[in-house]
Amino acid sequence: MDKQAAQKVSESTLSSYLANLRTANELTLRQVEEATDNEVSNAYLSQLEHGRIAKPSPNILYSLARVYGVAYDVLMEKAGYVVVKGSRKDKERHGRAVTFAIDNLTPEEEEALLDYLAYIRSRKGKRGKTRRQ
Amino acid sequence: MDKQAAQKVSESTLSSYLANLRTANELTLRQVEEATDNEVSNAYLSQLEHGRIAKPSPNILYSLARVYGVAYDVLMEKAGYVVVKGSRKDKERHGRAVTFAIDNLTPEEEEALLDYLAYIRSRKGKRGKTRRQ
DNA sequence: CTTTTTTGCATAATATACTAAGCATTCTTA
DNA sequence: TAAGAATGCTTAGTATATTATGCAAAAAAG
Repeated sequence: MDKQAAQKVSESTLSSYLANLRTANELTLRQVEEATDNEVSNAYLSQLEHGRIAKPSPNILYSLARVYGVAYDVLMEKAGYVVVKGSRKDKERHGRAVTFAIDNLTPEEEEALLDYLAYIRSRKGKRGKTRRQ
Repeated sequence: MDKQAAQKVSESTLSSYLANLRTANELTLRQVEEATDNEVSNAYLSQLEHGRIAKPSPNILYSLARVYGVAYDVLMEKAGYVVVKGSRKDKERHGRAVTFAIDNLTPEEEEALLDYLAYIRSRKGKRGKTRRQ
């Protein structure tokens, strides 16, 4: 059945996966277009399902992932994009640029940076950057 | 000046962020091109740093993130892509102790420091010391 | 059966990412 | 000082994503 087809997710292409998702949910191209708030037109979705688009924008994939209720990462991966995983290896690398630059610091630069960092942190509390979603 | 460095760097654009990362590490456009294994040409990187490319491919961002040692999702977010929000608020630290307490940097702090470091070094004028790896 | 609507899909048109080629200026170095 | 390389940058050209328009077949309604 469709379920069976949708089960072999890891081996399917993006196009067949998207096509299976839509038919499994018994949605028309225009229903999906509507559900994505017109972010994915029916014409474009048709091209996606026929493999005529190699690398759709991540934001497109995100809209479809929401509509179909699947993981954004999975679509990203199928589209050929590198995906952030829970891998510690990647996260360990965070901050490497800073330490890298710091390795080449002169004493004056080091002092200036430390001062500036202290200055920044002393100002914390008034920043209320809102995160969308 | 101080004001320039202390401006709202947390809202810096992708372009300025990339430019700061490269200059802070004292890399040339062509060195980055090489480091990315020619996945990001020097000409393209120049356009990126000048804000002439709105949404570079995630894979491009991934290459740059690896070279600069910053988080992939931060670049993705700055490029306007939806990002899977993991637990990336209070930062993980890079195990080894650095010369001074620069652990636990938030992405905003990291940006601010890089920005400030770039400013410091731009004032210092050019010294023959070119960094190699 | 005829008309109307829906559905999937194709294609032309446009926007934008990305590449190829090269130029002007600034270092190197002899 | 002069030749040569390196650096940042620009721009024309190409590839590809995305939109706009519409059409043929199927289905639904009358």
